[in-house]
Amino acid sequence: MGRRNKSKFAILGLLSTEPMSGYDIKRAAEASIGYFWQEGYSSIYPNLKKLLSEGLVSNKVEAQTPGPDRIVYSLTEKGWEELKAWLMLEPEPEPVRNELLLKLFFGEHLDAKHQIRYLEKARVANEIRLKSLQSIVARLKSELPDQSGLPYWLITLKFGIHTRTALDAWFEETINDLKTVVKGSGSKPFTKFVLKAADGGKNVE
Amino acid sequence: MGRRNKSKFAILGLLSTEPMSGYDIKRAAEASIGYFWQEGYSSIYPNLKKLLSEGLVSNKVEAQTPGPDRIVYSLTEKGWEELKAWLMLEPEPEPVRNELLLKLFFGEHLDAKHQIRYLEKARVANEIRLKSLQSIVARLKSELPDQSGLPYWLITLKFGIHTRTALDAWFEETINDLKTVVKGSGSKPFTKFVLKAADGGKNVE
DNA sequence: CGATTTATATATCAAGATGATATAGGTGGT
DNA sequence: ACCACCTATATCATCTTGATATATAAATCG
Repeated sequence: MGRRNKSKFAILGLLSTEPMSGYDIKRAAEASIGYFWQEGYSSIYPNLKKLLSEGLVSNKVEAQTPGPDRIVYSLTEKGWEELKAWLMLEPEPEPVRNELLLKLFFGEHLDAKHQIRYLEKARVANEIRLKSLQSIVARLKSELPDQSGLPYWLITLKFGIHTRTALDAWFEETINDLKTVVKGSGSKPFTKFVLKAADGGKNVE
Repeated sequence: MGRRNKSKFAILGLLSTEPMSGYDIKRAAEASIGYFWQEGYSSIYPNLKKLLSEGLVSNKVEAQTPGPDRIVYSLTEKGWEELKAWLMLEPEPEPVRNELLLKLFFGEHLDAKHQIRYLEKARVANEIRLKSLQSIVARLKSELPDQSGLPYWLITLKFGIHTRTALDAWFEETINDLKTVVKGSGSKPFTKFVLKAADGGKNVE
């Protein structure tokens, strides 16, 4: 089997804040959980139908005076139960894939110019995100000081601020390192080194 | 279309270090790039066949005196070119999905006991990884000081050390926060707040 | 006023990624 | 003989996702 459908619960979670259409869900996801969770239309619309058939959401068509019809979904009682039950399940660590690191790992076959360009571009994107997170924290605290969800929103925002600040330091350090790389003459692969390590090839989880 | 096949290049990269079987590739991936890139058998074996049909790798069967036959794959000249061409393509930012953060974001519907348990478990795993990275750095520097790949291996290891150190601070801060959460009385959703922001709903980046 | 662009809104597809599972030979212990 | 474990290859069903299609209506522009 594949893995369990987590998009389903992200959508349930977003609908728990207020009734929304698929289009709304996409925009709300980008604006709220977008820093650590992405959902596209291709997962939202099929999942809304699935959730409907499972009785976890209900829908009704809203005709708009300006613009096309909207199909607005709301959590049912059963949907709330499902959401709360999911919250009580131990979260699994998500697999990470970082193409930048993969390219740097095989960096002996790529010139420093390319490497530094990749890093500088990623660094700028990281700084923009970091500033955005910081400004959202400031605005939340001043504009929505008394909302029951605030402590939890701040926790996830701080996660981004902590890790992205550390990332920025790594970018600076790494760019400097790459400007003065002196290559060794050996050609032993890293893989063999680690596999033959003291733990007998087994790595710590 | 889906996205371009990146497993293919991870496998090419690993094979560039030395000829390996599918089983070797899995173990080598875990031991070397496993901290930022995962490959399972379900992607390795089909991709090896694909790479073979594309002429990017060659293979030969090795009978083992103890144990079953091995199919050992090597990079061809064409495979080397493909790998180097890929290294020169700008890496795309990978989408991040963090189930722990998703559950904390909707944390007002979950008791603090569960939340703290999740965080403490994740923190322990993070600390183990961090220590493992630090010891690998130390061992690499002392045991393989003159390898041409060393600067690049260290770069990726330092990435993990930087971000996981920051993560550890966030865990401590967050666990302390959750022990003294005072919930507000309001119930405005975060989503609406951000969507109505000055940038008109568009987020940076 | 007609043309193009932009925003709203729903939907589907092909390709890629992945946890689970199947199969099988060999080794070592009890 | 049986069980547990390691090596080794392979496939499936499900989930995930970038790209694309379709349609309405508002906004921009020459």
